[in-house]
Amino acid sequence: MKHTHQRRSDCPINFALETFGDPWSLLLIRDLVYFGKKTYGEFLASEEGMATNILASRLAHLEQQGIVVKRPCAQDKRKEEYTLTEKGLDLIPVLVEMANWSAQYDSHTAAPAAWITLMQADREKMISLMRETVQNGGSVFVGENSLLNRTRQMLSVSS
Amino acid sequence: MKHTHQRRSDCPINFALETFGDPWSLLLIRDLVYFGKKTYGEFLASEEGMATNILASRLAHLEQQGIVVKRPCAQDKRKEEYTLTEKGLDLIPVLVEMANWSAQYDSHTAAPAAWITLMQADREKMISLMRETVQNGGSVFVGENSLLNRTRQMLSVSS
DNA sequence: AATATTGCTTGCAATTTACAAGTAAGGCAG
DNA sequence: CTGCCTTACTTGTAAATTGCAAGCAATATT
Repeated sequence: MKHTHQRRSDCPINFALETFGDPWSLLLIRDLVYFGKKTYGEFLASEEGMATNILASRLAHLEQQGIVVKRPCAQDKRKEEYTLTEKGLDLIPVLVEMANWSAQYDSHTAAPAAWITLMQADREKMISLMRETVQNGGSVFVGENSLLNRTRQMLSVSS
Repeated sequence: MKHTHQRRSDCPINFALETFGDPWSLLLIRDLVYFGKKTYGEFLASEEGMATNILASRLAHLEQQGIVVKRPCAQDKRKEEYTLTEKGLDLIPVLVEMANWSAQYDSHTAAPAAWITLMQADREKMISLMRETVQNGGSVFVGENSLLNRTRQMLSVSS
């Protein structure tokens, strides 16, 4: 954990890559946004199976960059809860564009068709709903009050 | 150059990361879009200074993924020209969101203020202009007919 | 009081990267 | 047409990073 590594350039693309551009960080942010994961153990259990030491170093890096904050969990003091800061929430549009691209080009994509439809219908609206949802402790796909469930209801009510 | 590497998951974020999520690929796409670079030597000369063997392996990977195509240069047959496919051009929105985020959070960002202003004014319009420009062999920042120059003219004429 | 869970750290082998030095094919100047 | 330069790579090797397995301290559970 040293990283006395001078930045390669001041290019904004390079800045983004140096901040969250390793092969794992965005998966953690995905877990936070789409799946409502918050603890070390939950991240570790993701289907991509990242190694525990890598997970620890990435979480530390993201925390140091001000993208996530770590807080001891109130209910169970063994646990730490990680949540996105404003700076982290502002990465949602990046995730969304990557997901859009993959949904278009990966024939085996796991992105739910209903969700893709919603995103195509009103990108701006959905991004602000995503942000609001995650900020309030919810997630896009997981849980009773997931954004996907709530927007599905909105659609069926309004139709 | 083996890569008999099974994919980690069908998650669209993971698909994107496995396709262009290494620390260098997006810098090459940036070079193609913003700086109009097309040859091996031009990529190699980028200020981030990537190693020649890494450059070769990334270009091969991007070509294999159908994001760039390689063609012998007509004027000088020693040269190869790399250009973006449709699939590659569709990554422009990803670049744009990353650049927006960095412009907001990196106090030393090299992103031109005029460009940031244009992007904030009309994201959709600018993305389609970027795409069109690159498809016609131009670039966003470099050259007489760079998109930045042309849009500046549009602004000054219309004001 | 004993056992399980949680969030890590440590050690080491395997992979990947960075740096330096080639090499082959196409231009180009005399 | 001959020697030299440029261009796009490849190859070898040392250094850094990653992946895997095991261990550990603090809290929770029984």
